[in-house]
Parts: sequence; C-alpha cells; structure tokens
Amino acid sequence: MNTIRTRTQIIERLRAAKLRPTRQRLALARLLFERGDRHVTAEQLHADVIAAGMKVSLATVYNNLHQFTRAGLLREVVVDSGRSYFDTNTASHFHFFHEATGRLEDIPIDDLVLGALPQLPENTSVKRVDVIIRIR
Amino acid sequence: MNTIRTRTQIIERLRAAKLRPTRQRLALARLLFERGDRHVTAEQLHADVIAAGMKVSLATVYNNLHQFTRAGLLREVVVDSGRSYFDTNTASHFHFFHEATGRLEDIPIDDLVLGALPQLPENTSVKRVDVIIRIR
DNA sequence: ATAGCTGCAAATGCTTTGCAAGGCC
DNA sequence: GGCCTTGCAAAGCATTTGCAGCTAT
Repeated sequence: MNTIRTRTQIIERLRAAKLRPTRQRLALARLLFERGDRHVTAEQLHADVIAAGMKVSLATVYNNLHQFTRAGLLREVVVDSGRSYFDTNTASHFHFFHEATGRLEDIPIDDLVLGALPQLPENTSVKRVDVIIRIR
Repeated sequence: MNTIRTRTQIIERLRAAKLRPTRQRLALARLLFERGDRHVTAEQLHADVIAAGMKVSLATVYNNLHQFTRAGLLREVVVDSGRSYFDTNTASHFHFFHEATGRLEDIPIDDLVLGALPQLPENTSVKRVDVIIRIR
C-alpha cells in the first residue's frame, strides 16, 4: 500500500532515483504516486495526463514508465500478450485479472499463501513469482 | 504429461475437434503432439515445420495455434508482453520462466501447492490461475 | 555548459486480416 | 460443389528508436 505523497516528497523520490523532476516526469509521477495503488497501461496514463491538461507525448510516457520500473518505483505486470501494466505497488503481492474489463486488482498478500517453492533448476535463482487469478 | 500419439490418433484428435486434417495442420499437430510436453511460440513452431521440410506459412501457424487453443488442445501462456507461448500440457500446472533464454518449463503440479484461494470479487468466478516463477 | 530529457515520426516485432486460389469431404 | 483452409501481402497495434531541439542543474 503506497502512502499518499506530496509534490515535494515526489520530487525527492525522483531525485533519489537520479531522475530529474522535469515538468513531464513530475506530472506522470504525481498521477502515479499521489494516490494509492494504481495499475495502468501506457495508453491509460497518457490519457490521464492529457486529461489533466498537460502535454506529454506517448513516447515520453513509455520512457518514464521504464525508468520508474528500472528505479524500482513501479513493477511491470504481464497479463495479456501485447499489453503491459505497471503497478505502483512494488511489494510482493498477487493479482486478480478481470478478463471482461481488462482491469487488474491487487490481492491482499495474506489472502493467498503459496506453499513451499519447488526445487529450482540448477544454478538458477528466483527473480520473481507472478500469480494471476483470471476471473470473469 | 501427454502421451506419444500415432499419426492416426492425431488425425482422430483433429476430427474430434472438428478440424480437417489438412497437410499443414497435420504437420503442425504432429510436431506438437507426437512427443511429450512442448512450449512453443508461433515463430519456433514455424521454424520447426520448415526445418522438417514442409511448407507452411506463418499465418497458418498462427491460425492453427489459435484453433487448437479454442479446441482445448493447447493452452496459451503469457510470460512476456509481445510474445505468446503455447503449451501442449492443458492440465492445471505452473511454470518456470528462464529470463535469460526465454525458455518455459513445467513445474510438476505437486511441487508447488497453492493455499486457499482468496475471496473473489462479487459475481465472479475463476477462469484460470497462472503461476510463473521467473528465474535467472 | 552540458548531460539528460522530450517529442515527433519512422521503424520495429509480433500478430491479425482480406481475399483469391486451392484442397478436403 | 461447397465450405474450410491456405498463403501472401497488407494492415494493425503496442512499443521502441533516432535524432534535433529543449531544459534542469
């Protein structure tokens, strides 16, 4: 669960990630981090930022989503081939995916417990475990 | 685990799915179902069928992968935005995804046990549970 | 000043589609 | 014969990239 943050806190967050708080980047970061958990596609975020009256190109939205992800501020979730979601909740947790609407929703971590992980192949380590419950 | 099947069995399997055993479809079906579990992308299967000396277009590979999936002979697995895998194992099971190589591997079902499912949102039912352990 | 950032448009990569020709029952 | 299927090429879609001009520090 992300805390609601002020503009100033977000600027600090960006600086900590070594990302300049440019006008465009700040607008995107505020849309993403000022309120609680969000799951957005690049298109959706672009629509949001345009709706908020700011001018940001789609390419810049993509660039920034990836920079945020690299910085650990976002997590990419793949539910659908051909579309990426970005989740502001970077803690370990799982998802419901509403097939009808394309909406992605967090599952509270305690609600779904994974048993012991299976034996991994030789010389490998777990990077991440993705659990998606597809519902309709 | 899929049984090894003869050409004749595969033809029957196609007929049962109301799919004509055309030269191209049969070639694809044999590559997919004659040996055990396979995880392929359209590109890979296309390369396989060409390597086997048959002429099948990529469009036809896509068409057939989707027809097989609709018929319940394959299951589509999404691991990577922009690329679809098709799994000949249609039973409930989970996957390792090797990030370095792009290879997908089954996890024996007993090796990973899911606890109780979380409470679902109102008026929804589970279509499928996908578990992908990303390793490197 | 300068390294980083933005925006456009073009390019990419995978996938789908339109449609004429061919093949199975 | 009639309907399904195929193959090509074109279109589609989400995403990435090249690059000239802009901006934060």
